[in-house]
Amino acid sequence: MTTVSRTTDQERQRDPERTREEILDVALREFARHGYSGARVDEIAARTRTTKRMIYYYFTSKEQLYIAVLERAYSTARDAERHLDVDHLEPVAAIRTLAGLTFDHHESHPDFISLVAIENIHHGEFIAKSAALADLNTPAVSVTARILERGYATGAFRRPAAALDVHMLISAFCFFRISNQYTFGTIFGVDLLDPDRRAHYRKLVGDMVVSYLTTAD
Amino acid sequence: MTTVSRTTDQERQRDPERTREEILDVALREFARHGYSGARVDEIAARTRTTKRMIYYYFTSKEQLYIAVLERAYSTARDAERHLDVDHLEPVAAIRTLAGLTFDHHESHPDFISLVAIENIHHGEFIAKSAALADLNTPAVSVTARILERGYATGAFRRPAAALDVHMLISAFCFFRISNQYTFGTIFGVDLLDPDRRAHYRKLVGDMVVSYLTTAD
Amino acid sequence: MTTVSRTTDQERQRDPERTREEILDVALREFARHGYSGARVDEIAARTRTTKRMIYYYFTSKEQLYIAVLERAYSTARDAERHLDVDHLEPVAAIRTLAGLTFDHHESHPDFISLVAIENIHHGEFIAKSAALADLNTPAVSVTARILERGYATGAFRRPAAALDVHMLISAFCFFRISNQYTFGTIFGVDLLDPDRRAHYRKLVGDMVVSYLTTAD
Amino acid sequence: MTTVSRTTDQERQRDPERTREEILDVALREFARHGYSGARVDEIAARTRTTKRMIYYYFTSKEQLYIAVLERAYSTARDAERHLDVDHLEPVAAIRTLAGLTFDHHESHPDFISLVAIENIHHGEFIAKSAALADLNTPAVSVTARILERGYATGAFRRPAAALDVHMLISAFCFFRISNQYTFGTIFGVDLLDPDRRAHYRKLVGDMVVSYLTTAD
DNA sequence: TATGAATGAGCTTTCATTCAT
DNA sequence: AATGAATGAAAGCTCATTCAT
Repeated sequence: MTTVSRTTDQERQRDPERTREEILDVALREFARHGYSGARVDEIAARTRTTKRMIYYYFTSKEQLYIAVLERAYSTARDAERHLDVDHLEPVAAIRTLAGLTFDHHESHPDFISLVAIENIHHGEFIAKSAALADLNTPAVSVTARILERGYATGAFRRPAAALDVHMLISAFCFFRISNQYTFGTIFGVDLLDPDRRAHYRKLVGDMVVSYLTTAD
Repeated sequence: MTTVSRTTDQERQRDPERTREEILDVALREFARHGYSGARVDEIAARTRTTKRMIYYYFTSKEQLYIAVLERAYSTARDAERHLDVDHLEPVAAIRTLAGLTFDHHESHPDFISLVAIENIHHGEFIAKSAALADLNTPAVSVTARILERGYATGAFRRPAAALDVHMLISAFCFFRISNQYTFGTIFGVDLLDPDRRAHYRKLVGDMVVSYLTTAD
Repeated sequence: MTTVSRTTDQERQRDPERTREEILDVALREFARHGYSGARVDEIAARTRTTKRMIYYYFTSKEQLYIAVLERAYSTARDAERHLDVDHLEPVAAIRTLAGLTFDHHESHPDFISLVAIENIHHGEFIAKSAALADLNTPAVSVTARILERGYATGAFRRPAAALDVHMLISAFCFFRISNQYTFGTIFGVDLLDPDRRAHYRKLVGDMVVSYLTTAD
Repeated sequence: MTTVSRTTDQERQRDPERTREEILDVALREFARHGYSGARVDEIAARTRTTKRMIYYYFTSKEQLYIAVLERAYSTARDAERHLDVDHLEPVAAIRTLAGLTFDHHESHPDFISLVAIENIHHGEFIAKSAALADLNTPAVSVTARILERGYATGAFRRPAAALDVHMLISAFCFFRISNQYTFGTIFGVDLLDPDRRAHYRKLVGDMVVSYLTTAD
């Protein structure tokens, strides 16, 4: 992928961890693009410097590979959320910032969005099989909870709300903008990913959550 | 098979329209459950009173069948929106009612939601191939536009907003609640479809859009 | 196989029953020669005028094919036993004739012998899965029973014996001569199938069972 | 693994002979249970304290391993026969005792029986490749020969018979009872290994051979 | 309009074996 | 003497599709 890579095939072949990662990268792409059934192990192998046989050597089956992809994707997302730091901002700015960062994160990870959509098509059967993903939770909800607490204390927020609901309000919008961009674009003739309107949508989600919280019930 | 059926196999066989519909019903279910690639023509046939050969006879290919399913699903959704009538309500009540009806519609059509998610995973390539679905638009947006107009006129709404953005705000939440119920449920241990919390979420989407529109920028 | 076959490929292709039979013939050969795991579906297909795909079309899986082979082989054996007619012979001649015919039948069906051996290696797991083969029994035992009855009545037989034990005595020898011919031949340097010694072994099994029955306990 | 084991893994690793034996033990089991092709090198390795790589290190290939298993099994059987001592018994008792011991030996070594059956399915191709197994003969035949000699001398036996034929008569029955227990059990609904009928079958083979030899031709 | 039989192409997975130290 | 990592070749099986009437 990168032309500056200084790793030869020989070296990489002896670096299992690197090989695993490469396979996961490519597999994420494939699953995201074609769905679970539509993804081809052959195709994943072809886009890797390894062989199909190696994929089975490392991951045992297509299903296990998919689960590994899912686990890593969720783990990456959670890691990103761990670095959220909005405690120094006043509540309204904090929640707006959180919404903005969530917005950014979704835009930067369209394959993850697809993967989550795929997993839901399959009624979450694979996520349920993964011990690593059981009740994973998400730092973002705690961050939200802390912001809410401060907001109610200062009187900045007037509508009582559960952190998970606020999280959902933000996520739904950010997720939908990416996940449904193609049908929405075709039906309404609008490009939700248009860079020129990016700021507009980013502001929209912030306005939405702020107005929701600041309005009395 | 059932003796109470008023339509015998013989009769149905001579009713092409009915056969088509039956195939589409089953196909919708199958595509929604397993994705485009995951759906099996054999399985669809097995769940129908017709044969696999008939599916090809009527729809030519799996892809055409999928597109037909998509077209009918969107067409059904649009028909439902045509019956929206909130012009007699004052703006705030109208937009809240619209949000509520949208909420209801999504809950009643989970297979349609899945289908849309699937179509997006495939980057809308099939919807793009369908003449019938090009720039289909949707009555709901016009309804929204009329509500907004009235709201700004009466001063009920203070935040200037595009009808399509408001539509998106509502849709994103309603869609997400259904589409992401499995992953959200697993990750956060919450059942978004819990009947006991249905009213809560229905109110949430109404509050959200109302507070957004009634708050000044 | 036969050069006199007047059936063209075209005709046979439209004769499912014939195709099934041809597959079963070849499959019997393959399983008998290589064992269950060693048999190759590809190889069976290659020796047939059909394709591998057709084998799966007719038999669903390698296991089902194997079971079908097993069922037909046992069914054939049972049919042969149905034609046993020794009721007109006096008991001693009758039991000797039965032994001789059993001897002949084993010699004529070495693939069936192998198949039974294979099935036992697998602890009879496939025969157990076949409804058609459950408690199949075998006409030969009834024939034996009738001979014994007459023999005790006339006083020709003096040793009380169960028909199934006598059947086993005969079968064991006839089966072993075929099933163990290779190891026996290698270890003892003797060819159990040598045509020149055929009569000797045929007499041996008759003498064995007659002397057993005519000797008092 | 077990602390009570007097041989630690370390020690065993330095005891090549012991490792070889362990592999052979497990391999015998696996080949006997699944046939030559059905046995898995991976599975054999897994049931051993060594690795798959070691199996290849010691035995070069699956085929060589199988042959080694075969050689050891035959060698063990021959050793057992070497301890047969019936010279002190009068001929009739001696042959009956020999039949009984043969019966016991077969019952105690079902895996060996399976192995021989497997080898015959493969037309003895592996036994033929083994120098160690060429014309191995078997002490049991010499023992039989000596008994027969004494029997004819004393007049106890009246039917002239070759020692190898008598050996075959005994072996066939004892072998069949073990080798065909599953199919025989399923077809006739009888358990040939039922402990309650063990004495019955043990007597049967003795009666059979004694009556055969004591009856005049 | 309707259909039972057939199938090419390609899918996931397995297995004995070897590489490289 | 010993070994963890890797793998080519092929196996069993599936799937959308078409043949032939």
